[in-house]
Amino acid sequence: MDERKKRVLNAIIEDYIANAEPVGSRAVAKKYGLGVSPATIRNEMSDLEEEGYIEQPHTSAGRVPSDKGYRFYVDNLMEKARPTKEEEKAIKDALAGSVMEFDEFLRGFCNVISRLTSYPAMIALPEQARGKLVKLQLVPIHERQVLVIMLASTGILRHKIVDLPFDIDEGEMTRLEEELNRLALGMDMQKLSYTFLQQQLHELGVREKILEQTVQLLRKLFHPQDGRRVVINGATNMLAHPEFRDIEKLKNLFELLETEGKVQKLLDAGGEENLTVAIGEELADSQIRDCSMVIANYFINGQRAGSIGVLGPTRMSYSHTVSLMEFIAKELTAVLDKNKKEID
Amino acid sequence: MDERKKRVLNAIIEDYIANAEPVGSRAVAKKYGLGVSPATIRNEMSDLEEEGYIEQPHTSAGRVPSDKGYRFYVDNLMEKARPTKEEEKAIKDALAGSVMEFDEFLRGFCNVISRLTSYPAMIALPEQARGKLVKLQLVPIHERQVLVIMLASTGILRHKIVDLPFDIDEGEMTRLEEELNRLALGMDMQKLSYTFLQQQLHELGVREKILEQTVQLLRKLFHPQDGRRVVINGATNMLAHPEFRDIEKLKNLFELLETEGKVQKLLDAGGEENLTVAIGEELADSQIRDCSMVIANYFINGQRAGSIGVLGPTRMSYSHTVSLMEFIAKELTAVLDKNKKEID
DNA sequence: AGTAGCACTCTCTCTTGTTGAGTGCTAATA
DNA sequence: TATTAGCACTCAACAAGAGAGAGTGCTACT
Repeated sequence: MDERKKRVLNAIIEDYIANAEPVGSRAVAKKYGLGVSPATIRNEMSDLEEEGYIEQPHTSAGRVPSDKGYRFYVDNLMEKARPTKEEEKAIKDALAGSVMEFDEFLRGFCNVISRLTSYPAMIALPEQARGKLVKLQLVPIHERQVLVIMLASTGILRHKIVDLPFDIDEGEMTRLEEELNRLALGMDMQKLSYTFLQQQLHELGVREKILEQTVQLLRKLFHPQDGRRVVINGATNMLAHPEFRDIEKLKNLFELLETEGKVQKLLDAGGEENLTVAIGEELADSQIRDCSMVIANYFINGQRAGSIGVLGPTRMSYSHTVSLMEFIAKELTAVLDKNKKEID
Repeated sequence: MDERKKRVLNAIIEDYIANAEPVGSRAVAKKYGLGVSPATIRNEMSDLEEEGYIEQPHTSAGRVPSDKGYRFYVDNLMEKARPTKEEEKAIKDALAGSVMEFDEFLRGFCNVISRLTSYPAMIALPEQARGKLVKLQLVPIHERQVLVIMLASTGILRHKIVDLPFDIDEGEMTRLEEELNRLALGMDMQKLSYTFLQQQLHELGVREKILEQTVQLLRKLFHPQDGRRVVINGATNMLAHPEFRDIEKLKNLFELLETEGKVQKLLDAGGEENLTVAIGEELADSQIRDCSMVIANYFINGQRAGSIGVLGPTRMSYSHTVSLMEFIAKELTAVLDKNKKEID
């Protein structure tokens, strides 16, 4: 694509992002000093339309970028901005507190992201704990209930109340705790599966009763998480955009955001990349139309732990959002690393 | 108000609740077999309007209930329904699991309520823990961090990570735990304030260093909760109602629902009553128009612990909602009591 | 007191006309 | 050959006007 055509496409997209209205040849020629007349622009636009980068809502309207157009813009035209000092400060402040109670922390962080981007933000929590097990403690709560606390070398704390299928007294509980610690301390959290530990216990030939009890406890503990694995914030932001004047569209969108599985799927589109932009049709869900997402992964121990995404209209401010999200994911990853070093 | 007038008012309100359209004299006469002609109904309606129970959007439209009309309906006309077997089952099922991790539990429960009522549901979490302290345990996490776990006689578990302003070794931690337990075990959770405990510590003349440390820990522990004190679910339900076709109204509503303090205030309107209906103007917030709330309190130890509310258009289905909410609050209170007895 | 009849009011919908933004094409120009 | 000016054409958006229909209030009758 020749230089001038690129500039025309760029002008159309940026104008449309700013004003949400079809862009005419006149406006492009006037506002984006290309030094040529509207007629010339019209010819370029005609070509661009033929190639599928822009579309015409109806004959006598201006042009609107297509998904393909946005894709080209994001890949080739968009200038990467940097977050402002204020934005950087807001992000760093949000990360300054304790991130030990990770899920709880991310819930608040999600809010910060949605405010900064002014789009709905969503975070997929890590599927599994990362790092090595540093501490495992059992706190008896009640006859058949025990609070299991696990601290990982990442500095992230997990706890869960486990209903025991057997009575246990304090002495036995201590034994159980010792046994578990001997077994699992220092182990990679991701390998701490039920089946693995069960096998280990057998090999170690632990005393019969404790063995049985431990196995039962572990079975409960590593049962797939029931809690919400994704947090969302700021859906209201979507109301500000004219493309969501339509209640039906809005309803689709909000219903999607309330369906955990679908949000999870959207975020999964981020793959293993640091940062991904999914535009329109590229989104995993056809329930929402005219939307795009910017998805960034965050890492623990160099491994992808979860992802952060913001959803906007396809007409979203890619440049601003991408720069923010890059920074956010980078900072979050950095904080998690720092946390880890402190624990080690 | 004479019998027939009541029946007319009742007919208007129920029809309007069902169809969201102004109700004419003809419709009332036809559908709600009063045995009189539309002309007679018109006279009654004219009176009702004069007395402020109904309004006319414009001259040639039917009538619409006013806030005063709804109020009269809720207080005098509405037939109290009973939840269906299915509804009761759904509620009981939702309450069957563990309610130990109370905040987490309520988050899920809120979802159930919004689904059953098909209105947005909100729950105010207890401001303070209730009942007596049954167990207090300190789990060292990291040099200067400790996980404080408190189990109340209500069966509700609270935990918090506290950043200590001093280093502490394992031995000291155990001492601190013992000291705290000696002091606070069996105490009323509500009296466990920082200042109270500080005083007690002085009187007991606890060893100097432990005293200081304990006080510092307590100060952190009883610092006003920072977490979210209210959970909301099902805002999307509001999109189904024609009164929220208007985006501006919707925006107001959603912004309100995202502002924790305002939601808290709305729920506070429940006072000490078991169940309250707040209609239109009676709501604590003028940001939302044409809305009503049904608010029920739930109790621990016979004391109001928190409240559950659902928000709907003033045109909401009061009868259904009230019966559901009564049942929900009753069942929740019952479960909390049962929980408590098990612990005692 | 209740009812039938009727004129009146007002929204809603459909139609029509007008405006203006924007296009595509053609012919002139650099 | 690339660019531009000019012009006819298209189409959405808006406004004004005409019915239609629902519903009322009033009056006179039962």
